[in-house]
Amino acid sequence: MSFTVLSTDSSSAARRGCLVLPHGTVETPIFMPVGTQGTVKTLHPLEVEELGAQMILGNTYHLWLRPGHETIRELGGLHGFTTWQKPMLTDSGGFQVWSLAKLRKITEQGVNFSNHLDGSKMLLTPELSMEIQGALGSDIAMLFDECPPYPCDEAYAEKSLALTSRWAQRCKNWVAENEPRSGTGRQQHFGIVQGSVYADLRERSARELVEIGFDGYAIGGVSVGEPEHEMFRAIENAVPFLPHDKPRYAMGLGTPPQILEMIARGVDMFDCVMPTRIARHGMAMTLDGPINIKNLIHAKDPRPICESAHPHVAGFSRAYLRHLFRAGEILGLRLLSYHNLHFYLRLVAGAREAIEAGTYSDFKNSFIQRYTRSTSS
RNA sequence: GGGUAGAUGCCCGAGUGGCUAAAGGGGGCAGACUGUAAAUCUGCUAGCGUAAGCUUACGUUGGUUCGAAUCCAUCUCUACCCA
Repeated sequence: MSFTVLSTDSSSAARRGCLVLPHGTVETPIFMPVGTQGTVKTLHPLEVEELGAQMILGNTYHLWLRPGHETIRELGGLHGFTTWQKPMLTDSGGFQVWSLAKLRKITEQGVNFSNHLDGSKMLLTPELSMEIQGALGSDIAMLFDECPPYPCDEAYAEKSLALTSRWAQRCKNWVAENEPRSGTGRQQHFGIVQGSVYADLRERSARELVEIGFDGYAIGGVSVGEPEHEMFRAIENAVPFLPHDKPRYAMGLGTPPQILEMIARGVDMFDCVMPTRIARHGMAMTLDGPINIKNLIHAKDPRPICESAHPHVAGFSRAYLRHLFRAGEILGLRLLSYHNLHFYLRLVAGAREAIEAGTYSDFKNSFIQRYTRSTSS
């Protein structure tokens, strides 16, 4: 049993756990920075580690197209290739089926893509996704799913869910035959619950995946443009049907308050491009909510970005950070990426401590109250 | 002294009789971003007004015309060339 629930919160479904993986043990709840192309954009792997990241993501679709999974396999897998030595999770490419929708066609066999780099036609199947992820050697490989769009009618959601379940079984079969490794250990595999906004479909999807049996379960089909209350409902509709002793992963989420809300609903794992993407666009997270560092009001502001900023960033004034962005200097992108990841990772570390201390609800409520009250000035 | 080219909104620059408050950049001011086709994308950027609209605007002054950034004359300035 690689996942252990260490303690649970008395006033919510939040839980504190640890997950043993081939490249190390991670503490949950966990936030995983996204490194789609084998890099957390702008940051050195040692910086990502220094920030306290325990596990990062890579992406099957992108790495398959470039540089190619065989190349990465020859160069020591994703760990050897990138030098990141802690656990790594790879997404299956299922999400790209959704986000590159104009370029693809879904069939029972898999997904026909016209890839976004040179337009050439490619076929990604459940088996191929597993094979690629096996070559990448990630600690956790996600099953190849179909992520339906939002909105999505019930008939389509049902059809899509059924396809995802059939694909899940094919992934499972491939894994049983090929026994992919991560480093010296066994690669883990997580199923992905779909079902859009329909409670009965979420339940069915969860039950079908649990029936097949995986190392952990993700909730997908969220963060695809649905309103926030639908996102929470999707989580609430799936969690009760997932095993207590397996990790639960909400894919692609979320804002800081959303993450705390989902921890309270029993989710253990998160990933989101938000901290790094918006950082490159000039947004910085603060305890009083996000601020746009490019805005005029920071032009002469001598204060640090946030009172909780990492020492490597806290020495810079808001005025200087604004200057870096206006001047198009790379350091600005780096500093805010560093800062926002620090903010997220500290937030989730704080959640872990609060769960252990039995004060999670207070922790969550006071954070959210301040964060959403107003924009820092 | 003579000749040629030119002067457009914060900047660069297109426009050469009505569809022009004036293309396109840049700059500026905001907004968006949730399993990353994203150092990206969107909006606004003469003044007044919620708006219809009104008022100023394409170097100066005057003219032609129903109508001028666009045509004519004048002057001013700039660049280059010839003495």
